[in-house]
Amino acid sequence: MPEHPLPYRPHNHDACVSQALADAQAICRKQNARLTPIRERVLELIWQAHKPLGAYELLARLGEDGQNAAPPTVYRALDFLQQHGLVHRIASLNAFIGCAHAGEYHRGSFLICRDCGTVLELACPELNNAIESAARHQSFQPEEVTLEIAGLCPGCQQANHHD
Amino acid sequence: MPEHPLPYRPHNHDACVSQALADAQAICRKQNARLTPIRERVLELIWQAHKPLGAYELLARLGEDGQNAAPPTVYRALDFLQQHGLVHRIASLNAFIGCAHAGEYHRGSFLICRDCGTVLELACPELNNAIESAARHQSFQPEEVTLEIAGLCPGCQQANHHD
DNA sequence: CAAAATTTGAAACATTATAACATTAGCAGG
DNA sequence: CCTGCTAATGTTATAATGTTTCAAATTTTG
Ligand SMILES: [Zn+2]
Ligand SMILES: [Zn+2]
Ligand SMILES: [Zn+2]
Ligand SMILES: [Zn+2]
Repeated sequence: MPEHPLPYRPHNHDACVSQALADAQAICRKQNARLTPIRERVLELIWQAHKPLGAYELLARLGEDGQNAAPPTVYRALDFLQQHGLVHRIASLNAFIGCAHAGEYHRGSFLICRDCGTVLELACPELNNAIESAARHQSFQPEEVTLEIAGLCPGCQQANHHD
Repeated sequence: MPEHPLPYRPHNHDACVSQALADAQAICRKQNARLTPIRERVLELIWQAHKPLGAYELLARLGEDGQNAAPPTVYRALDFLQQHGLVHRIASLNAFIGCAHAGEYHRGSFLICRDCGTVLELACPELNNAIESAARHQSFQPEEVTLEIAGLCPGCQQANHHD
């Protein structure tokens, strides 16, 4: 039986979220950044969803809190969280997801299941090196890498097996 | 003196565009697909720009033609062109660019200069293999890969040298 | 030619993101 | 405590990107 990475295994969401929030607080303290209630709440919502959330979905959930928030509120919080490496934007989905490697220097790559929507953040230095060296081989100086792989996660491969 | 790939070298745009259109016609004939005037014009506009164009930029240029086009016109043409491997959408830019390897089986990867906006489509099988194998190593079955590398092209590195 | 399928036109609408400016909260120095 | 400064949030409006829907025209097929 193969050992799947965390997002693909059943696990305690609440602990997962608490851990992410605790990490975020530590990181912000260290960086002298203010993890204000709104920012923290947005991060919490993102982690709770445990899959990419669009800005307007976030907005709606803030609304359920009683928060009377407008789009800029959410986008500003997301900017902050991205700036401090706490969330990533998935360009191919126009959505945001909690960073699984906050605090570490890394470039996020993502495995996105088209069926169940879960996303695994891949941290694969060899792959990043291969990408960078391919770029440099063209005399190109890479700065931002967007690598998003859509397909089927292990669970959904099995499920779709019986079609 | 390094030999740079075509998009980074001065070259004859018009020939470049004509060639792309001729190729497109051949490909569509072979696939029994109809490269209608609108579709061909959209492809031509994309190639003429020689950098990624947004859907609404295309719309505006069609307008200059006298075409009284609405958004669906452009999006439909773009869908067709993508379907037949004649253009790619760049997710990180919400823009479209002509495929430099039309007709060949390939997955596009892109080097996007943040300064001059030119895009080089990279066809690097080793890189694609590395990406796929990294995915499969997580038991993930990849289908669509979005790889977009933003940075500085050779020309703009030199230009920015003198800052 | 007539029926069927594909393509285009047109209007409305939906979603995602930003601009601009007013207001409030947190904080440092007097 | 008050003052003035900066960062953060509220508010309104608007821009940019993309889709749905249905009707009309065109092309293909029999
Ligand atoms: Zn990350
Ligand atoms: Zn899945
Ligand atoms: Zn291509
Ligand atoms: Zn450049």
